Amino acid sequence: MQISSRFTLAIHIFACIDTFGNEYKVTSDFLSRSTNVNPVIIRKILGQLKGAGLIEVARGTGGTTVAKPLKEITFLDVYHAVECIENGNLFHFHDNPNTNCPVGRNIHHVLDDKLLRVQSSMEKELASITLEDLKQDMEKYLHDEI
Amino acid sequence: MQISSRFTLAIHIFACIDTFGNEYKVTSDFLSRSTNVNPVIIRKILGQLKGAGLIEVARGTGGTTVAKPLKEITFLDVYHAVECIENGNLFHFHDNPNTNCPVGRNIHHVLDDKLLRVQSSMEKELASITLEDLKQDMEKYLHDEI
DNA sequence: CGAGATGTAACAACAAATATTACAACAAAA
DNA sequence: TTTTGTTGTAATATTTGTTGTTACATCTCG
Repeated sequence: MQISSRFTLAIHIFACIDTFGNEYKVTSDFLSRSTNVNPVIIRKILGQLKGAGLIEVARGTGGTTVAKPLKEITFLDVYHAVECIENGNLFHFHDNPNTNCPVGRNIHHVLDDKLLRVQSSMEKELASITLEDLKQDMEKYLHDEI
Repeated sequence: MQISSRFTLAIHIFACIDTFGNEYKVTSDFLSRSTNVNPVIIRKILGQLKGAGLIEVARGTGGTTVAKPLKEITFLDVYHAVECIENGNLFHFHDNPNTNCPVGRNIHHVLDDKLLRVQSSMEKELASITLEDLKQDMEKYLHDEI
């Protein structure tokens, strides 16, 4: 299974706030048009990002702003905000290995630390990328377009 | 979304072949009892592992054996064998960003290499673990049980 | 108040994971 | 050659998660 597109959507949303926040009011409709995704889905993601303290959403009047300096928000923060994963485990373990079988009752002991190593290595890489990096790269591409 | 339990199941299967292969005939029914998973699911996974050249399955008479030395099979090999992921991409990108929007038409340029870095770091860690490591650890636990 | 937003609930459409039943094809042993 | 146990696979069901959509109460500000 792939990681839900909510993650790339969330990053896209931040890119829009960075790029257009000074010029336009960034509403769920605005974001819906840029991403080509239903505004209700956008609002759900905005709710998750707000819940994680990454953005502020103006109720009533509308519009979204970033809640912290961009260099203090990592891809891992965004990932954790929008990817609701059971127990935080990347790997889904089969539920009931047979405890009467020597392998069945030990498979968790043997595997768990290895799976955690893999997950940690991925999360470490996610944590090494910030929204500031994203902004820099996006500005470069936008500048080259002209 | 979590990675399907087919992966931990496949590893469990290898652990059973390692542990019981000399003593018993390792059939899909045998594996079904150890994992507590339906034998048809097991056979489907066995088919994927066979397709990847990692095991051999005896048609008719039944039973499964490993096709290569354990130290030559990595977790990444197993992962690729059983995890059928679109284009091999870990992250699902939203399908149609609006190309009339400057952010929409550049988001792929900006994001793709970052996502690939994350995926590679995970796959590198998966590649660093072999079935031989699994066997060593399993034997240690089995020995300590006595 | 009225206009334009957000927050949410409810429901539908779809896809993937997992379970289950059934059965043809197969290989070896009796 | 028949029997037995097994694999391979199709068909179907159930469940769960994702994404889309409609509707509407609520909010803020002009």
